[in-house]
Amino acid sequence: MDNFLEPCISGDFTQYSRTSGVAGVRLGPPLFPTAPLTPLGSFSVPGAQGSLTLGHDAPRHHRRGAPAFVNRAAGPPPEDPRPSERPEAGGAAEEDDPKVHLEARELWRQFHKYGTEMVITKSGRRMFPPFRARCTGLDRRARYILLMDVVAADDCRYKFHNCRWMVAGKADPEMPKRMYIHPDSPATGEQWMSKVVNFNKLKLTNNISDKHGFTILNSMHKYQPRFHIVKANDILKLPYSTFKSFLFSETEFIAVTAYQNDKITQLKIDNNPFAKGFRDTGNGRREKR
Amino acid sequence: MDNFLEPCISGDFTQYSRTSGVAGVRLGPPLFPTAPLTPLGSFSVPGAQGSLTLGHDAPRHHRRGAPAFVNRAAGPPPEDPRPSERPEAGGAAEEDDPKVHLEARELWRQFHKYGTEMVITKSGRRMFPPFRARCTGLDRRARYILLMDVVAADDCRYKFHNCRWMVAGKADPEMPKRMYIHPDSPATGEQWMSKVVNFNKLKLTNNISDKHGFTILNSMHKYQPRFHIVKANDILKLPYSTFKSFLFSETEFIAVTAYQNDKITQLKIDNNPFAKGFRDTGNGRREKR
DNA sequence: ATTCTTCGCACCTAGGTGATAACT
DNA sequence: GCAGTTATCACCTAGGTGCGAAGA
Repeated sequence: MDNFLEPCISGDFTQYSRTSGVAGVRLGPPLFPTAPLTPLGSFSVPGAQGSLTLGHDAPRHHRRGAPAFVNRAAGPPPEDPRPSERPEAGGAAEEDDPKVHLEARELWRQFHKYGTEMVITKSGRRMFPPFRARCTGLDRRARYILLMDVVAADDCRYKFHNCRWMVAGKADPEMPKRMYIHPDSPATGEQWMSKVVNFNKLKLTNNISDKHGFTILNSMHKYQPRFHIVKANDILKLPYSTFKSFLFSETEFIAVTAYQNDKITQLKIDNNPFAKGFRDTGNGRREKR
Repeated sequence: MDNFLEPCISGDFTQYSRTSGVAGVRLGPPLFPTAPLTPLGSFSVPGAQGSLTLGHDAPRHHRRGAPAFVNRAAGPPPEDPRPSERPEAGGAAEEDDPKVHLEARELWRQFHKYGTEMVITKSGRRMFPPFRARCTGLDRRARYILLMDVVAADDCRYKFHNCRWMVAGKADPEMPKRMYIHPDSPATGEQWMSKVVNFNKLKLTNNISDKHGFTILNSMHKYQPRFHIVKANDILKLPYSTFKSFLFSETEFIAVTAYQNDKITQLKIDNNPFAKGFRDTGNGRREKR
């Protein structure tokens, strides 16, 4: 594998996988002029997760009446893995060929058909539909960091004219890109695979001075969300680690400050629980307007 | 320092500090028969945080247009530390003598005066007042894990009789103790010191089968919250690390399933924003009752 | 005039309160 | 009856929606 992106279509999604290149060198464009996959280059540190795993599975289980650390996982703690003894180093290798399944794919497609729009505001706005994914093929014992970012899909500026999106010139300069690290990171493959990974708290903004860590986008530009799986037990190791990246073309969208296409507005109202007040049906006030 | 607790009164609070003992050995009671300070014994790993700190302060700062990882801190990212160059190993040692200041101490004292009660429910209940603390004296560059637990304050069962709390026998057996790890853990000393550390999401329950990781308590028993600072960059290192523990006697409380003392009820209503509906003053419905 | 952005708003979801009555 | 627990409720906080008028 060289230092550049290797796109490979894998049925469900487009996957890019590579090891970081040399620090500061711009890597080949994943989509367009924008950010490389990993923030800093350098050598990767593969399989660094083993040395930190305690031999006793201690922190998650009661042992001799000692306290347990249990609040890291939102749901019920994983079952006790002790019955199946840990293989020694050199034993059977654990699986590590991640696959990702996009949740609510059909809903994403309904939006995509009309051209998905996402509102961006100064105070930050969530995406709808929310980006949710189901992972398989992770090493159950290894620890992973899962992240998302949003990159330019092309170098155009758009306008909505005569009920159509049209190219309206060259893109404005891109904002510094930010990685949204899933708040459960780092966690074991077992933990990630046990539930849907939800990125709904990621927020989009057009405020170039944003101090919350939100993703800063240009209005009337087209974007592509990306999902990354990194085998690493510590955030600090991220820049030196291998990213496995997954792109779903149906999650592409145009950032707007106000919806342009009425069909998109209606899909949002019909499907986002927080917009229930605008529905025609039911108890909403919509009928009176 | 030996393996047992060394209580030392430090003006504001009672501090215990020790290194873990041998695995499985019950340590001297911090308050009563209950849990030792650290879950698993063994050798400690002091100062392990240095080797993981990247030389470039990379993950938090934009370098040559690379993306930054910024969503780990809720507030604004810390200022760029680059101007003050990092001292080489062997240079001036950073401060590491943590002090803790309990927030809303006066409110805690008002409750304590009447005998603080905390409701416990099957579905989990927060504490009020919330446990919040301000830390100083941390090594700004080192990484820490901050935690809380709640331990028995004595071995008595209580009853509320004639408007007084009275001992009503020997304590029931204690539930397995759980450590509540602050969700921002691990984070740098700089990050912890930059804001009040809020443990308001810790929940108390009387459900011995609880699967959420809440703190399980016995009703009509007296408890003491404890706050712990651990210099460690990874949750997995917790069992082998040194705990510095801080106890504030005014945060002691009795767990109840329904309030016993009307004075406590009124203090809760007057001060907890979520109970505003029960206040006599203002827009509340209380006047009509 | 046109296009795009901002702000306050009514209307929701989600969930934290003590009161109350029923239950054990 | 008594003492303690549970479930349900009205009433809040906190914050995510698109709307529509006003602003740039």
